[in-house]
Amino acid sequence: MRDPERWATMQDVAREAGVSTMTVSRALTAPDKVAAETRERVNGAVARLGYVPDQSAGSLSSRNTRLVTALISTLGGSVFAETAAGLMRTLRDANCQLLLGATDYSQESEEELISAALGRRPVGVVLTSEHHTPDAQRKLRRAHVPVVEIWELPDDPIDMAVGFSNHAAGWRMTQFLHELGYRRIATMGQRGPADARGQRRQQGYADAMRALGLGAPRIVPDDGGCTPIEAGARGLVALRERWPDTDAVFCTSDAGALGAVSEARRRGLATPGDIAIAGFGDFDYAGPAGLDLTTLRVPGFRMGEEAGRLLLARQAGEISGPCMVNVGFEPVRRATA
Amino acid sequence: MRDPERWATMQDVAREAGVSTMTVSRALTAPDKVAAETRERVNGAVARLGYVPDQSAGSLSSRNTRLVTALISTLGGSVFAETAAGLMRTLRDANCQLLLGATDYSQESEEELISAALGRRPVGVVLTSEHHTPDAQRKLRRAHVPVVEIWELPDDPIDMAVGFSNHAAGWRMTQFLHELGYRRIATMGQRGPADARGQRRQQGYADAMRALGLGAPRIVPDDGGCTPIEAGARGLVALRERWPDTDAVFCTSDAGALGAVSEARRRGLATPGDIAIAGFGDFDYAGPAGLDLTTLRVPGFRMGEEAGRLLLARQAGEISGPCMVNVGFEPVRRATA
DNA sequence: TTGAAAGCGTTACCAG
DNA sequence: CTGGTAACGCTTTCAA
Repeated sequence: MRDPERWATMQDVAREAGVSTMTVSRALTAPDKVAAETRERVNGAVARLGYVPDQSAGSLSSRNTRLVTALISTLGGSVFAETAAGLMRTLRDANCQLLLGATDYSQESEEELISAALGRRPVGVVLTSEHHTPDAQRKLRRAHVPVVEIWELPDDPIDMAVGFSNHAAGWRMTQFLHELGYRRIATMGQRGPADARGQRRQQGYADAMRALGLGAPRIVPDDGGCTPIEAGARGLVALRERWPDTDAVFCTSDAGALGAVSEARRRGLATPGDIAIAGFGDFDYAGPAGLDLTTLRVPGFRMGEEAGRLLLARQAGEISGPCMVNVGFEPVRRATA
Repeated sequence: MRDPERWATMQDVAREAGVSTMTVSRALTAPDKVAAETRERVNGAVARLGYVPDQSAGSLSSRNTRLVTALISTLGGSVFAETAAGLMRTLRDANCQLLLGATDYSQESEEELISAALGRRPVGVVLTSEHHTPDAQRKLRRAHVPVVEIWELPDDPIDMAVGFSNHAAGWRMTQFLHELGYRRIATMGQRGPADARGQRRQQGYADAMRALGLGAPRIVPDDGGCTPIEAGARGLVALRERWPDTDAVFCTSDAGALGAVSEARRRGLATPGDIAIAGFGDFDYAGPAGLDLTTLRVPGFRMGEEAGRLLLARQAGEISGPCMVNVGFEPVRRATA
């Protein structure tokens, strides 16, 4: 009898089943390449010993880790939760596991995490941040690891991408509000490193305003240094002071819209009526049973699924060149605009 | 020159630096055990070759994977996002990485994921679900892997636990509402597998009602089959029909409270006034700039940090026996009650 | 302070 | 269908 503190090895199973380790290995990874009777013996031994194959050894030998790394900015704010869930879904079906890291919007953190991640020799890397240090890019390219950037379609992608155009999204929402009859439209939302994409959406807004002949863009400045929800609440106040006649505001995130809607209520303003409010993302709390927020829906779960699919396809050699998937977006009209 | 498609190995670095692999290994993991000049040569070679040590090989040899597995029910609903963030924080400082798996509230899934996880020989496992199949428990115990269960203090923990008493939480909120002057208090929230802990909070509520002499508990039944937010919205309607004189309701999650508050607004009910609403969790949208929800705050981030700390401490041999950490909770009075 | 040899537990490859 | 042998890339252990 072996030391029960130690894990059973394939060697142990082989002995117990009276076969070689190769037969055990095959019985587990390619059962049909083994005689039925042998397979049974092996399975019995596996069960009796509580054997669980060591993936470190397997990976080392087969050069396949079945590991995917996802580096996200933050898990908070509901933004990437869906995406991570979609990714896990796809990976699980392929017997892969997910290594997760949070960069907290810091490029330095990202670079460190990338190094750490590459040490695991992952099958692929999923990146949500959009700006990477030159070193980070070099490391990734040098590693010849499939990379998928998500939540944006970069001009100069590292490898593959699954997302949508944030500029087009801002444009679309502005157009949508215009179609609903609003004319004095403003925008607000967090800026800075925490939401460079929000800025791109605001740029889309600004360009749409000009294209639609709606006058100068009304971009509420962001004080910074607070949560997106607070930014939304304060933004509404600032907006009413600066451009009191505004009839609709596009918040670059649902979190910001939540802050704005809440602040409007506190001030007794009707939404719409006194001011219409639209968000971005269609996070769970934005639904009809909750905030009932007019917003631009983005398929978070699908982006995760799709990113996983691309990674696996590339590993299987089914994709070779660069590859971009545009998942689009869709305005959803609800009660606030 | 080597095939540039292949990763540089420690062997390559050793050759390049004119030393043995052992010296490279030491230069990287224990720099002070190597002469300064040698170290420089090694670092130079590492940089030139873009060498990244292979952790599969390292783990296999050193029997330390620096991997921690967390199995959560779902990433959605903001519930575990903070906890996962806290866990990552602690692990990162210890040079560990996080493997994440979602069980989707299925015990079978959990069992599969546990097996998959054990194959990586993680340093520890963090579990958020509270019920495990007997097989799952057996596997974990047999693996002699440190386990931390979080978000509850189980009667019969597998190993360690970091959490709070959900029963006490329900009791506390009921008492808190009583202190605020409410007398006809009800509760509502999702039930079933998706929130067995919510049921425990409701039990705490019911026991507190009796203890405080507030009459029979008013537990709004849950239709099931919908999101927690919808459940909250529908629950409010059901509540007003069944017990119209109710003056306060304790929702077993902030998501439910969001649905209830939203539904109340739609119906023109004042909160409080017509009905006070309290939630549970203090998720981001519950803050003063957002819903401004009266709720019971639970330290999600800290639970993650603490769980990581326990795992690392046990691995370092600093903890031996069972170990429970009660992180408590705290009522937060805001605008809705 | 450095190095040689012997694994760690698995799978690839080739024979039988 | 089964088995032997040689890696995989690193760290442990022991000597020098």
